Amino acid sequence: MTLVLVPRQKQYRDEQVMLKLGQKIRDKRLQKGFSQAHLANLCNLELSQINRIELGKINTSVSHIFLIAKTLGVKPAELLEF
Amino acid sequence: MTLVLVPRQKQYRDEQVMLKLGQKIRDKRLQKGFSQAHLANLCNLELSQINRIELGKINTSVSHIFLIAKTLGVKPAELLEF
DNA sequence: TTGCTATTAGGCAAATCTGCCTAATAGAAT
DNA sequence: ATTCTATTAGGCAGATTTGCCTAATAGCAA
Repeated sequence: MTLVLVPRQKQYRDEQVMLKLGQKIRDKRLQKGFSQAHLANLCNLELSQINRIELGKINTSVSHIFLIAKTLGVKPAELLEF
Repeated sequence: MTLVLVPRQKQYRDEQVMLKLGQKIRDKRLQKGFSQAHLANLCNLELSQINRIELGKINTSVSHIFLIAKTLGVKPAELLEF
């Protein structure tokens, strides 16, 4: 009999999705001619957060997707089309 | 001169969005005739997690949205249409 | 060069989510 | 009532995100 310590499963992150979403947001932002800082101000989010999302470093939430979509004047669903 | 401790801003959560997303996922799941447990198995997610998402209690992530959409056989963007 | 703006990087604490588990509740059918 | 399945609830620790901040880097214009 041996006792084995089984590590917990990590949270699921799809880096492909994170990267693609970030690129999509960046595209829409640039179409509007906004800087990251400007978008952050309009959303009342931190610049660093916008940057992390665009770079695909974080697995952001539905609420943030809706907030950003609204600010960019696009449908939230559109940000997931890739 | 007084020193004031300013509480940090809470994370942004749009409960309307969370609830609507949950309802949408539930609708699609029921259309497939799946139980929450079955969907959870297919996604390799916890049943409790599926339940919390459907009830709109949590502000879930893009990766999870894509995972669930794939399992339900719908486009991720479709889950954000409401 | 200098100056200015934009982007990227990263640290830190607190908030939140997720995985994992058990249990309670609801509802239907027998 | 009992049994069975489905849903809901909730606790807990660890992982991740977020808010807040400062700084470094890139790029461009004058």
